[in-house]
Amino acid sequence: MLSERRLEVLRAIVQDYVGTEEPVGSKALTERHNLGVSPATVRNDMAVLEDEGFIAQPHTSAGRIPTDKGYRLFVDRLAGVKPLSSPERRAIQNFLDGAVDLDDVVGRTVRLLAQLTRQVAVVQYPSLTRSTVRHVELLLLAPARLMLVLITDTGRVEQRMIDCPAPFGETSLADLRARLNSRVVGRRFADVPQLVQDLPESFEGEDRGTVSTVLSILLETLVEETEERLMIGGTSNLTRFGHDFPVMIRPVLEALEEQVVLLKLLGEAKDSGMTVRIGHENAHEGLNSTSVVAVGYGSGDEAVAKLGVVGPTRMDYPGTMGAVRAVARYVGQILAES
Amino acid sequence: MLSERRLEVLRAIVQDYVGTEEPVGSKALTERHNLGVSPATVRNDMAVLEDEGFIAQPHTSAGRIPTDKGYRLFVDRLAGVKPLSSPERRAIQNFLDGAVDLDDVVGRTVRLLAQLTRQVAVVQYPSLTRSTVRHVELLLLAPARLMLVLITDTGRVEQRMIDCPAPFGETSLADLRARLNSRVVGRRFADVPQLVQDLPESFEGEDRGTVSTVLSILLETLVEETEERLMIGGTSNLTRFGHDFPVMIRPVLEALEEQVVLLKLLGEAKDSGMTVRIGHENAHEGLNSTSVVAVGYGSGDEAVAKLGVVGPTRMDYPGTMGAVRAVARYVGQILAES
DNA sequence: TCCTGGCACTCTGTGGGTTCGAGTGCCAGC
DNA sequence: GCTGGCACTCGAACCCACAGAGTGCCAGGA
Repeated sequence: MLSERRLEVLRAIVQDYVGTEEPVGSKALTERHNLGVSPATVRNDMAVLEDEGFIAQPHTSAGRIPTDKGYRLFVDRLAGVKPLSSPERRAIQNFLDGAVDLDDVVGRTVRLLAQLTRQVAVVQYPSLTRSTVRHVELLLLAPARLMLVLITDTGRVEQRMIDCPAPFGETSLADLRARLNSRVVGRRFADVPQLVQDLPESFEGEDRGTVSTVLSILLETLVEETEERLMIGGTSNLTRFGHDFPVMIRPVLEALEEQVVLLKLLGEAKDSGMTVRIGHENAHEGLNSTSVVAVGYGSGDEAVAKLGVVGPTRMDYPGTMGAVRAVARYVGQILAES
Repeated sequence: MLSERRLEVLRAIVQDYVGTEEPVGSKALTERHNLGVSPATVRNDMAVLEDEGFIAQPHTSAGRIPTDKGYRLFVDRLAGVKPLSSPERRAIQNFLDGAVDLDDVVGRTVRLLAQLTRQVAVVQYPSLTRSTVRHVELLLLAPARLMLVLITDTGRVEQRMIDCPAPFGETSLADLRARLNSRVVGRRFADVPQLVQDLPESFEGEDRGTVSTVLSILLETLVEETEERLMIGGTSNLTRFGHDFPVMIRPVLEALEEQVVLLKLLGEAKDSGMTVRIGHENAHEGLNSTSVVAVGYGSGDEAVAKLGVVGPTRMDYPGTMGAVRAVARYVGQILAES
């Protein structure tokens, strides 16, 4: 077990290293933090912390830097979540309030988060399957060509083209539209499949095939992984990565471009509460020197999607966590209002 | 006027520099290209080219590199557009054909273009004002709350929330929806304002105010600059920028994050034909060491939007132009089909 | 048992000096 | 107008010495 003071030393190391980006030595530590002990004592503590794997030396006779394990301990036991100042809160609210539609909300959120944390921001669109149906629209574009439009309570809109096996009349269409909506409006998208299962049966002849086609397309859009969308921003903050950033930045940019990787990344985050993944805790190799701070957000209690930031493991965790949590909260509010 | 051989020397310099990323000297030039003259002669030609401002020396006693003016000449007079190989063409088509909706088309296009050119790709969504109306939908979400959904012939869908001044009945709504659609479907969005101008007059009492509100929101969504959307990708290709890339990359990333900057960038491109802006020809300072290759695309003859790539001035212009043109052509086809 | 001051040691980063080589400009000759 | 030759320039690479920061360890003291 680590003594209280050793934890204090670790905290000091993390704080200094995050601030200066340079390995921190025993002397500098005692000067900047009043630990009440001499550099020699701190050196001994550091030796122990290094043995335990919380800190490391880039090379002999250099200062120490925290390891992933050290940051882990810092986040779990030493750091709180730093709440935002009230001007910051007001700024967030004002900025988000100006959004005209969901794309705008997500876009503004990304920019906001990137700016607040000075890191790369990732915001997932509200998941379809976790939202409820506000409306399903069907439009006849040509005799055998339909457009399906899904609208969720969070303002998300998805559309799909449908080629029908046979021409479909305006009356049948109105009929289908009405039945479909009466069954699903206000229900959760996740429940839609079973709610519409038997719909084709109530149609006659060729129409039945068309209805089946429509429903199968509808169900396709709800398939996990396909239905997820996200937006990222603030990639220029990667240039703040550090001195050795040319090496680091490429794999990170590459990872960020792969929607799949990002979705998995956010998917690994807990549904409720904040998730912090540090360095090698991230499965993706390119992100081994980054940390991910993610949290779910939603209009109600339940999370409809996640958002977060990606930055160097050497980041200001309390501040980042504070910003992420605050933004998630406000986005939730905005969604609830719309 | 520059002699034929001097142009040939310039072409050789551009080609070699693009390939090697290193200043090219007179000896290396004569070795790799059979110009039929000695290094000394080439040196004289180079001196002339330098006097004219087409090439420059990073420092005395180094090789030459092309200036922006040199690239300009190269693009205008020395380089053709390199057509893609037919396997490449087939790959493009296959890849784009799999798209399920417009977002998907744009997303795939960005990825494709980034991959083909190994540069940053920028694709604008089809402009609303240059598209025609496929359908306008109005949904009653609450007694005094509407959702407006616009659908274009290119598959773009925009939605807006509308808070009505007074409750609006389902019958009035159906009426408005029908009248609105009968007037605008099949017409160009740009013409919509005058087509709906007098609509409020045909409604009575409180409904008239609501209809006005709806129309004003509708017109708002058509305002230039607001209605433009775009997607970018391939930013990790920036890491291929060169040795001094840490300095170059930040302003570029920053510029790429500003939608406004990008829209202006694409806006400056000619509507038809390919536009190449080299280095300082770009108004935005951060892009002074990049070139932009852009072209309009559309389902018919007319461009509904633009797409292009951003890369170092030292890029393979013929290849890039070939890829950009080919992709634009295929995207146009895809849009025409949908 | 734990802390402290002292000391020898080990690295890295930096600055100066040298060399090497690619590349140039210029000139005389063909 | 082209060419070979020649002197010159300047950056990159290398080496080396040195200062400085930091460490580990030890013996002495609370």
